[in-house]
Amino acid sequence: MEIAKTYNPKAAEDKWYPYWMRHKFFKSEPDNRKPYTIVIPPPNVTGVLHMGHMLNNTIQDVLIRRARMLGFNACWVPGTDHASIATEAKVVALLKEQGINKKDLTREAFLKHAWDWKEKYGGIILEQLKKLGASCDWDRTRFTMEEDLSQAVIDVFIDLYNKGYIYRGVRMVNWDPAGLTAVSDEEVIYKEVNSKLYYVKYKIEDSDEWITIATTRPETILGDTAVCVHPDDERYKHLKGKRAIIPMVNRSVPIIFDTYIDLEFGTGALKVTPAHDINDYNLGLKHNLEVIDTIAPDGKMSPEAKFYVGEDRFAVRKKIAADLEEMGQIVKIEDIKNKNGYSERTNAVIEPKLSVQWFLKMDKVSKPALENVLNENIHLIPEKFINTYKHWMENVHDWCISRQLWWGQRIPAWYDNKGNAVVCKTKEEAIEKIRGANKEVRDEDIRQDEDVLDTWFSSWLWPITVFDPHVIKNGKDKANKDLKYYYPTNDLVTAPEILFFWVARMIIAGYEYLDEKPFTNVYLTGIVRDKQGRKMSKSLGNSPDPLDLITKYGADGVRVGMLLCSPAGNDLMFDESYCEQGRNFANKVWNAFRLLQGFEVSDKIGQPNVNIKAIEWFKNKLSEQLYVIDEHYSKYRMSDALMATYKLVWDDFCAWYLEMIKPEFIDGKAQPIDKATYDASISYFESLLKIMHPWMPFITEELYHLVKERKEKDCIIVSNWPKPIPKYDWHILQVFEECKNIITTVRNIRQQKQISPKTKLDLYILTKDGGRSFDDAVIKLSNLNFYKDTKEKIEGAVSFILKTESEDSSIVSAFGEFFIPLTNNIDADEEKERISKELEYNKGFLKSVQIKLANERFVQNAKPELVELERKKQADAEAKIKALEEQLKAL
RNA sequence: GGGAGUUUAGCUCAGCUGGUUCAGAGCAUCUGCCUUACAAGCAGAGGGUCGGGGGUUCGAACCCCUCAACUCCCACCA
Repeated sequence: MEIAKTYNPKAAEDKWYPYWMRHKFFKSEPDNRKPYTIVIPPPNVTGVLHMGHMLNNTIQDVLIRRARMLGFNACWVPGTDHASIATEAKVVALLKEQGINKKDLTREAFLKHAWDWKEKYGGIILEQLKKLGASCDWDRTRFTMEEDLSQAVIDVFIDLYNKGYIYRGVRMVNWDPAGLTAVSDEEVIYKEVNSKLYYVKYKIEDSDEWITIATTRPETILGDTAVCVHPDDERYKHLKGKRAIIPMVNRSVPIIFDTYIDLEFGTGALKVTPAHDINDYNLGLKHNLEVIDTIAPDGKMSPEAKFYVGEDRFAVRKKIAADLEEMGQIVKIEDIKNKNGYSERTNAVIEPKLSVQWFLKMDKVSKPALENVLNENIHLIPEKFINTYKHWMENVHDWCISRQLWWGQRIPAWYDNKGNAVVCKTKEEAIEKIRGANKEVRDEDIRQDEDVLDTWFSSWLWPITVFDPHVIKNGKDKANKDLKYYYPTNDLVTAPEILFFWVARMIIAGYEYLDEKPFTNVYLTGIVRDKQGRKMSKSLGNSPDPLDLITKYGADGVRVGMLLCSPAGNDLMFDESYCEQGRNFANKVWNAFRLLQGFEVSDKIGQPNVNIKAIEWFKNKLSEQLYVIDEHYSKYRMSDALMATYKLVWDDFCAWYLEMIKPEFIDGKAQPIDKATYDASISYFESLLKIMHPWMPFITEELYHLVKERKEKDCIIVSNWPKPIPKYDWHILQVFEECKNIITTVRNIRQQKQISPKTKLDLYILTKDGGRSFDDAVIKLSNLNFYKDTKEKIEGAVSFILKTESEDSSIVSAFGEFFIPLTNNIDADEEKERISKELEYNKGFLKSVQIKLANERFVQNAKPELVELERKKQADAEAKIKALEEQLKAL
């Protein structure tokens, strides 16, 4: 069979993903096995795959594939989030391109456009996940705005309202005067700008005195309802109880005292405009100030302002400054740098604005969510996030859950024309309820709240509603089979940015509605950055397209590349070269297979098996590493688990094992390999494929089928994870390490002396007693057969001769002294130098040990085993030094 | 401003309760090899006062103090 020299990922990817789907290997239904469940953090429907998704979902797929192989009923639930703000913004922008303005559309017409758009593009990201190899149970795909899931959101709202947790209140929001909507804090971008600080003097009422305030926003003077100073400020103590006069409008306002004031800033006196600044608003609440809203939603001065009505706030800033200057009330104007909030969507300067919003009280519901993280009922990985989590949960603010948008679950609150409000599911119910208070009310006077709920108010139910959307309504005792079986889920893999927005809230909802955590482990990935440490983002243009990477390096290569550079819990500095490494690894595995399949197998009975120790060694090595890898997985140390796998395959299997068992060439012809060796090798290779499978699903499936004929459903994806032998032989591994050292030293000598690998070399062993110590020490090697294996297969040409005197290039190992006579090629000086170096090292080592042992306090305080170990080290070092000194003398 | 974290080889990171010479790995680099699985490869080698300073200890990359640089989260200064 002719097999390509390099692995072609595309062919395997196109072949196996549909194959797995066809055989329903991703499918999960409750059964009597133990479940292992992951619910995907739903990407935005509007989204396209970016590097963050890539990282996230690769980790999830690795976990789920391994769990599947460990025999769990593995279930990975996929889906998408309606992402109200992001999606609505996208649809609005799209309509704008078509010349349609959202303002001209009815709610229904807009939603029709939005749904059309979702149907058209909403599936893209899920298709992209398939390219990555994500083994989700696609039959379970959910969308947060599906009818069922939306109903659950409404049920929760009503329930929490009835419990008294949800209330309506006034709050200052980030108002986008261009978009004419409130935007969330996350959508405000703060930028440093050069602006001016205006010093304006206000007259003190009934006196000739003035007080000077400093402001960057003189246009808000018209809405001032107080002047505030610090209670300890000597400059203003005498103003207690006095009032100040606001210029132009000539309003008399109180002078208030509050420690909020920064004595150092400006003049230490602040004008207070509760309607247009969040801090001023808070001061207003505290001191019971009047609120005068002087800026209209479109950013122009409102009639309340009395002056400049209908003019834009920024034009007014200049005008009022000029007018005040003329009135002699400007003291000075300074240049200043400060931060301005801009709308992410329209780039308009955000105007803080008061509005009525719905809130969820967080104090009570957040209690169990905090407790169960602190008592480690839920693990945050890495643990450092526990502190952050605790800090947030202890200082949690009430959650503003309403949004002035159309795309999302509409708030089930109803109002009549007299200001009565009820919360219930349908208009009919609302009419009935309101009639109780207002008999006269006509149906058409009853209107539903225009706002929708925050996206997180639906996604906090995600781990529940993907399994049973009706459980909110039915109650947890009537949970369906799926929810009972899969909930709580095992792992959640997500980005740390949304620890509060989402993770904390899912935990809250879990305890509130099911009295149970939604997941046991939360693996918080790092943020994908570029080499310069910048966050990868579309706007910076520094993010490679993951699909391009897949085309270039293969899905397996990219998966390996991503995880090679992802330390647990830290950000990762991504670079394409990691994908290259991943691709190279896949190719290495491919070629290992090419070697194996090229063997001619001899089934001659009784053929001497020269590889018995190599086989024995790898069996133990494999077991040892299975334990190591398992340990890494259990701690969610993904890159460590991957690196251990990588080294096991590349170094131990390819570089050592395969080289040892590879048949010799005689007369330009490869000799056949004995069946025992062949069978063992194939079986090891299969085990390795399995261990690699979670990381590299495609190539491993491909090779699993190439290495042996298989039945249709015998696939690696559903195969069993290899089991280590119960107790691997540590001694064998040690002995082999020693052999490696000897061999490496021989290679080193070849390199230094420019001796071709083809040149035969003799390896002598030094004995002082005509061979007895040879038996004792070195025979160990040949007894174990390692020596034979390694010398013939790796060095090709080392013979094994007894000598009583050391000469030429020497090797000291735990098994004795070896040397290679280089009669034609002696460079005594070089050799002396080499041995001297080693001697020096060993002397230094001995000295450090001796110092330690000479220290009485060490001998007294350290653990006895440790002291014993030091003594042994001393003895070993002394022996080694003696041997080296003798070698040196001989030269 | 409040909180968390990071700083170890050219790069990306390990280093678990202080104790093997503990200073590691992978990549990159350098040298020699197109050796019939693989040049996306093989073999060998060279790289580091563990951010600076101080302390605790018989012993510190690890614990404490301090300084510096960077990152993230929360709140945002008129």
